[in-house]
Amino acid sequence: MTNYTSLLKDYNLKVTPQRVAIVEELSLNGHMNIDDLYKKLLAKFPSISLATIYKNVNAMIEKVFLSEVKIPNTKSVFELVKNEHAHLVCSSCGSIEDINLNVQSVLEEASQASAFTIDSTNLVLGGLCPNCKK
Amino acid sequence: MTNYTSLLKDYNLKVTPQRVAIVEELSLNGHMNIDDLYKKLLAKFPSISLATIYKNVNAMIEKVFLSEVKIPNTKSVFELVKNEHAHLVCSSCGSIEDINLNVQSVLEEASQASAFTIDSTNLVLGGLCPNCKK
DNA sequence: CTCTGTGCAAAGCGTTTGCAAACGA
DNA sequence: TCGTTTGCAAACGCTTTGCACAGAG
Repeated sequence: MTNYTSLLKDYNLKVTPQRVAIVEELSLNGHMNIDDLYKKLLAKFPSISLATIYKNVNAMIEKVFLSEVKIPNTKSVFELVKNEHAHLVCSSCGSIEDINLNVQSVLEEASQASAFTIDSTNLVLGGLCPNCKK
Repeated sequence: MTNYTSLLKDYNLKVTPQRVAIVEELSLNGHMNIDDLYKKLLAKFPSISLATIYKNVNAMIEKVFLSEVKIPNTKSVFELVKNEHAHLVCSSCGSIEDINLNVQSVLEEASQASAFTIDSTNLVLGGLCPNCKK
């Protein structure tokens, strides 16, 4: 079992029930947009406000604990920071999947082909998920 | 010299001076956000409105003539649709460069590793451009 | 001539901000 | 206790919409 409390502390974020719930939800669901988070947290905190979600998500992004994934034609989603990876997004149902393709080799190729020093990625691949193909 | 007029016609977009100017600017600059476009067009059409820019950009996206590139921590930029490619974005000065890394192999790898059928990409690599490294 | 595009002003939406009360350490 | 967070309401900024007039085909 993951200890969200100490995880928050590690990132110098004060522990509040709302924050724990955010981390918990993201940990369970992988990717969520602001509204997803809001709806989930409303169940636990009937009077929580959207502003609280925004403030916390932004604070967590600042601590490099969360990251925002920008996706064409949809709202951004947020996820706990982990290894570099790419995202598959279904253009039909909107489902999102992580994929561990060899990002490292892509980065090396890009570094060599350009004069940039690359340190971050936002890799989104769009298409149809297995379910929507049927 | 590129003929922007017939290019617009090819995409079933009525030819207006404003549209020609948008295509021209994008063609010259590669990537521009809405404000960049607005400022440039203001020079040619002192009474152009932001709404016109938005309407045209959206119309062109709908015709798959333009595409929007979503970039972390900044506004989206728009570009004329061309071959699949990745984008390098300087986190210091914001400059954007196209890079023709081997997207095809990435797509194949991703297709095999997942059950998705992939048909579009939004690949953004962040880092420092040669100028900002100094 | 007809239909579409333009420019303006207003409306709409998502996000941020200010503030008093509540809470965490 | 002191500083931070919460929740509410208001403010903000970007994008879209409605409408009358102008322009493209």
